[in-house]
Amino acid sequence: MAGKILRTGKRASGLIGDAELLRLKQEEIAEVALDLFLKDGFHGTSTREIARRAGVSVGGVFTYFKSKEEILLHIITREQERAETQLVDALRRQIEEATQSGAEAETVFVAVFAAFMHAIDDLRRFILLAYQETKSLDQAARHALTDRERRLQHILSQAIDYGVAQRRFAPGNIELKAHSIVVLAHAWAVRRWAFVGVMDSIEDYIRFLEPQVLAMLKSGGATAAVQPRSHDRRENGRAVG
Amino acid sequence: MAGKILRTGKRASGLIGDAELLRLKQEEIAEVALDLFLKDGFHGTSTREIARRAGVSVGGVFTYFKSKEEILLHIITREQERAETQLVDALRRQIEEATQSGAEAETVFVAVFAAFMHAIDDLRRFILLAYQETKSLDQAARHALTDRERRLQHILSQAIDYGVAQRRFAPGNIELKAHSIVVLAHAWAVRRWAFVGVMDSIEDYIRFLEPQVLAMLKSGGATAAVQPRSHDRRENGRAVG
Amino acid sequence: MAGKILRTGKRASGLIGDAELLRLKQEEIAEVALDLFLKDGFHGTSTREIARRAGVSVGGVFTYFKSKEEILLHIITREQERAETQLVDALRRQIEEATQSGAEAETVFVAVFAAFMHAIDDLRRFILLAYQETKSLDQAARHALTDRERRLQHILSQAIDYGVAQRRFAPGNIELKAHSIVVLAHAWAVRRWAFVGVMDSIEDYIRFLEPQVLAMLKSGGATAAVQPRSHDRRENGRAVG
Amino acid sequence: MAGKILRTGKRASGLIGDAELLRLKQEEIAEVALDLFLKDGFHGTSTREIARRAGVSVGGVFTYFKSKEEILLHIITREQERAETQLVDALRRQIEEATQSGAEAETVFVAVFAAFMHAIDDLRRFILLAYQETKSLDQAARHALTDRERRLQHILSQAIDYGVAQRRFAPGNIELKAHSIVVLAHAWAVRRWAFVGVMDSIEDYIRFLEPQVLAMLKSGGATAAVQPRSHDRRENGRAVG
DNA sequence: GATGAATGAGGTTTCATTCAT
DNA sequence: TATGAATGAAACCTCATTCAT
Repeated sequence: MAGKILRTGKRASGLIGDAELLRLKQEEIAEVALDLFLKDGFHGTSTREIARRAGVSVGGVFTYFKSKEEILLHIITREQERAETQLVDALRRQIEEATQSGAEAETVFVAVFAAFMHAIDDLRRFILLAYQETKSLDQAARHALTDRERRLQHILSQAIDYGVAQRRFAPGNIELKAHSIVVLAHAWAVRRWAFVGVMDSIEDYIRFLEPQVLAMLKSGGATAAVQPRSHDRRENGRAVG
Repeated sequence: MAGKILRTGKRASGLIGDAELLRLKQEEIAEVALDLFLKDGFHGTSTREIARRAGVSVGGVFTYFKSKEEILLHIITREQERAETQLVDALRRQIEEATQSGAEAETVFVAVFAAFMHAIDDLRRFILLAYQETKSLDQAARHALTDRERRLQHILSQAIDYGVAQRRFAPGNIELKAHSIVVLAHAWAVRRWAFVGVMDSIEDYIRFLEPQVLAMLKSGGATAAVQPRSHDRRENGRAVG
Repeated sequence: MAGKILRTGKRASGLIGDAELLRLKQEEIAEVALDLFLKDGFHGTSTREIARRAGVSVGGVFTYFKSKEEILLHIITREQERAETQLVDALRRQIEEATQSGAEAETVFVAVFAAFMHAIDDLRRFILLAYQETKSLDQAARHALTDRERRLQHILSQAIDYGVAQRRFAPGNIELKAHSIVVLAHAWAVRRWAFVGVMDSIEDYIRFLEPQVLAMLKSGGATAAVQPRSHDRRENGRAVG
Repeated sequence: MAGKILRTGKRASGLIGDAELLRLKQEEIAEVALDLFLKDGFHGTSTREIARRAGVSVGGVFTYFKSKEEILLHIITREQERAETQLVDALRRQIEEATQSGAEAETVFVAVFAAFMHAIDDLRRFILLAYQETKSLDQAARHALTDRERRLQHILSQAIDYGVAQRRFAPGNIELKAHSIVVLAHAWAVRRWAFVGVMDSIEDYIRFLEPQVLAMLKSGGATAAVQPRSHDRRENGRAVG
């Protein structure tokens, strides 16, 4: 992991050591902070407690982070970054394969969707934290967060675009549809209590959601926002029935 | 004095005898507290600030609420209570009319769905607050909150049931489907930034969501969890295409 | 009780009523306040609680007492007043009877002592309160309290004086000896836990204390403070033996 | 650092590692707190005032004590502990010497008594505080306090026992007699005003009290509690006279 | 760099007292 | 006179952050 920033090759070993140490300690602190933030909330967690659990001194925490808020920011953004990277890679692979093999849109989307859902599952805790503690970030950080989310969502919409291009999905409102999918996926992280005893793993949830999401994408509702309402509804009714 | 006779049960504060006054002042204080909680977060809002904006003294806040947390609880629960009542009434009316007139399932559901969405729109701020400040409530309050949510969701699932009984909606996983609808609706409250410049009013969002939700409900995905996946998918594909 | 101040006979009934009411309400409030002060301490008792238990409004408490502290003052001084009156009367009777009948000093003292002890027993709660909450009174009130105590003590010393005059008690340090007796008596009120399971009633304690106090009074220790110590002691031994 | 190795058990504050520093600062703070508690009472003393006088910040007080109440507890218990240790040692020395030299009971008791009185004099302020602020402690602390007092008292009663064994003191009710002595000694701490201008030093008070206490111990009153009253009294009279 | 004692602003809450009704 | 809602000063305590060692 540390290797990624060292791509430029050789550096003074002193610096390398420092940078590595920095990253390492940051991760250690962020790790216990995440646990505590989720358990007790950002404001319910003291820096002393973080320091104690991370095995560093109180001062140590502030050696590696400028402030308590920065720990939160680090947790939320670093992980969204990771998610973004993962998904961008997965999508790129899917699209490339699909284009080369002329795969069906559904197949492509289903694969992207699954990748997305698994990413959500991996990042559950970070997503939950983001929902709960947005208010604890300053406005700049909040904006960075939504921008990032939009980019993530856009990746999904690219998969939908491919289906629309192949005329397998209804056109229109693609970003919004992607948004709906994001929202349904986030529910897995944010509303744990709703799944307890019903869906045991993300696989279950994927299996449940997949056909419904496909139905949504195929439905002509896409044009609803631009056509006259009354007409619209009837047409939709027919189209689906 | 009136309070002594009425004995409305749980009194938020032992200090106020006049039930009417209690309710009035509580609403006044809760109103400004809601604004502040949404703007700055529960922990970012001081009781002094609440008092100042509500035009009462610091002590005044604690005359009408036992603690700061109770203000939050009041805001979240009172409004969910209101929502529940509204929706239960709306649903009952819809179902009664439908049964008497033999209305189509879609028509019934669409009406219930619209009622639900409008309720969500009305309660936007409370829902957002509930998402953000759950951590600030104690466990008992948290449980009360999820129970209430489940009851709200169940109302939607009754409307779906009606459609299933009429063989217009796919059977199976009804509570989970209702949950999906709840989640999509909540997005309207929780993810405002995602709609800015795209959907101006709840009507727009309803128009966008309605056909998609109907498609979801009609899709055989219901049985996904128990039937072989591949078969499932194909059937959906045909039905829509 | 109220009758005592009305000895002068007829008054305007309006005034009588007011004065009576004042006294009555004051006693009611003071009564519950005493209980609460003893149970929870002066600072641990709120005026609201006093009002609630006394069955009056918060404002009512301040109609009958200028401040919370005045309630404490009232409790402590009124009852010391009562004690003083009782004892002065008892003592006067004893001394009068003794002088007339030429009664023995021991008999007189024993009677006065018993009267004193019973007064202490009656006023137990007030004495305990005085010990615990002296700090809650202002300096003027504190001085009034000690003055009063001194007068009470002086009553005892008069009984001792009688014995000294009859050459049955050792002379010297009479006020201090009276003080010792007061202190031993107060223990009955202040150190309840020391008597639990050992002395059930004030009678037991009187029976225990009486011979010891008599021994003290007869012992020549009185002159200890002014005469050489070693010599002193031996002489005392002889004097008593 | 030293703290980590020593692990002296109960630490008043989880915040300080250095046991030496902890003890030092605690004493500094407790010292000024004692003055203030005696002058203004526990409730009349603010933590800010304690901090100001101790030359630390408000937070500093709470770095070394968990709460204001803990300061009080520290003052009262630490000093009683010290008193207990002192007395136990003194008594042991007295008894040993006495046994070896076959000393007279009076000599032994007088020495123990003097040691006890001097201890009381040293601890004056703590004893006064204990009398006044018992109510400010929780029940557990209150119990610990009375237990400790009982142990202290028991030390006196051992000295009395020695005299009874030598048939120089009257048997019976020994704990109660010790209690009386404790009470008379406490008066020196608790009722300062009664001694002003009369007894200048504890020596004076000891000289005054000693012969009287000896008279008490020699008087047959010991059996008062179990023998018929009338008989009792006469016998006492004879025994002493 | 690491430590952890020190800081002090600021948080929530209480409560004796007042005063309009 | 009685009421009890309103007041606001002041209480205790926490905790992110700093900085001398």
